Amino acid sequence: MTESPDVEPLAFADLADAVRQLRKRELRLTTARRLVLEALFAAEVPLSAEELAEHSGLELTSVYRNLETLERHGFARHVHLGHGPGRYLLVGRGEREYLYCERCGQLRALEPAELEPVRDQIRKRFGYEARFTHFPLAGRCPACAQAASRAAATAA
Amino acid sequence: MTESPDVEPLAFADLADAVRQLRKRELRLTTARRLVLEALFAAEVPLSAEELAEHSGLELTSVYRNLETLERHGFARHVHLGHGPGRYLLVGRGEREYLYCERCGQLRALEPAELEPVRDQIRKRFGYEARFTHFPLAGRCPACAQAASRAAATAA
DNA sequence: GTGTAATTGAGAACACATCGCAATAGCAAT
DNA sequence: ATTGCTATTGCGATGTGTTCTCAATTACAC
Repeated sequence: MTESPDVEPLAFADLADAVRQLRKRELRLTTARRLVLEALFAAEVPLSAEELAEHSGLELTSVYRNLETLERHGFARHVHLGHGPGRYLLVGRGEREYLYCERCGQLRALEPAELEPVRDQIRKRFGYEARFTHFPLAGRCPACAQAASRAAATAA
Repeated sequence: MTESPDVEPLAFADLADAVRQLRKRELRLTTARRLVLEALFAAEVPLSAEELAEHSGLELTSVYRNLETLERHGFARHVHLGHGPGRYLLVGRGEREYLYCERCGQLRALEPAELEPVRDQIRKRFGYEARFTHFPLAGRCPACAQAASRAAATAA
């Protein structure tokens, strides 16, 4: 797990395309690597190393090593959703940023452009360049926010 | 480490005040508890359990248990700064939210009110109720953002 | 096919956090 | 002060997530 994902995301449309990019970088297409890539291509949501290992029958160690390599070279990324294991995803078909509900675990993926106004406001007020790729924007999803405010009203 | 800090923060001005609140809740003021509280009162920045244990000579286990109790009762909180251990702080003298630089580790603490405009925009656009207490708003501090954009300009 | 280096499996090790349990020590009541 | 109840402690074991070591294997270039 790379500490700070400073790596330039790589663009690739499908597995064959990703493999071409691998070859350019003297990375081999081993069975293990192909299985990890396939699983990530098939995934709708970010997956933990454990899930990838179970799904593929690979050693957990090997999964971690492949994920690390893929991250280092800009193929993949991980995101932290609350406590619990990091979750991995491919970035080749476009970067995503996340909103995460700390109450129910709901994850909403956004195009970076959708967050530009928020980022802008933060930049202007605090000078920070915000990114919600590695640590998502945490809080309450609409449903949980409503539930919480109803509960507060009842308690009062 | 409580998974989701749903606990109402408690108000207390100093150690004596905190102790009064402890007593109300049938919590004892043991030597260990007092040492943890004192260290947290003295701290300028959120501290890891390890740091608290070293500083106080207490068992790491005992520190974790006290932190857990303090969190459960609304005295303390923890925040996640990148990878690495959770870091604990008292909330009695007012809640804080955080901006965290993933490049240099700089942490900026803000009054929740200062983030209200940002929260507002997020609420209007996405319906999410954002909180930067448990997972800070991550990104680049002004200095690192500038350094990065200069580097990008040079590379181009 | 052969050589070379990247990669793998298998297990140990590591970092952070929690649990079990007998011994200890706060605090209330006397 | 003493006693009794029970929260809390020390200490070791355990759990979860991740990385390391190293000999054996395998992808890929030639």
